[in-house]
Amino acid sequence: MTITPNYRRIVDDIKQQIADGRLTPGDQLPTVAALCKQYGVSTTAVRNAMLLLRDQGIVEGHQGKGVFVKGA
Amino acid sequence: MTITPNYRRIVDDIKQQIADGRLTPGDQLPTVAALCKQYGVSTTAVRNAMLLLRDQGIVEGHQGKGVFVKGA
DNA sequence: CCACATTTGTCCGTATGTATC
DNA sequence: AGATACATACGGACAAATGTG
Repeated sequence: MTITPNYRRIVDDIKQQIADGRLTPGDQLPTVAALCKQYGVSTTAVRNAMLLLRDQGIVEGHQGKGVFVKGA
Repeated sequence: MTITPNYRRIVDDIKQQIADGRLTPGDQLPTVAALCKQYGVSTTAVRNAMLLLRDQGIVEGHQGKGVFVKGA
């Protein structure tokens, strides 16, 4: 069971980008469609990742605008 | 944001059942299919609820067995 | 104010893999 | 070998909010 699901890989990757400073509070993430292509996965995987990241208070999504890194 | 999505209603409801003592650590939750009928929603809503509850460490899912309330 | 495109949020159905019984 | 049940994944649909013209 050492396999890592796609949605968790995305979650971890975005968390890492924030930890590395490649993403800072207020930054906008790529659109869902862009992330699908970037990671080569379906909308569901990206959606699940966003669901967890939002639930953990790491990002904030706004309809019609995008997903943004939540400020501290 | 006065509306509450189905998956969050399920999350809150199960949390409430735990808080009320109607569900105690080790208890098995109804199957996904049963929860779908119980709440009148699709598998996706139930599965999203399980995704969040697992991520929050409230429940534990085991393939072939079921979903169980995690011990404190 | 209205129409339109963009983007996220939610939801539905289904298929496949894997673990348990 | 088969049934049960969760985990992951794919695809598509509609609503709501935003921005632009």
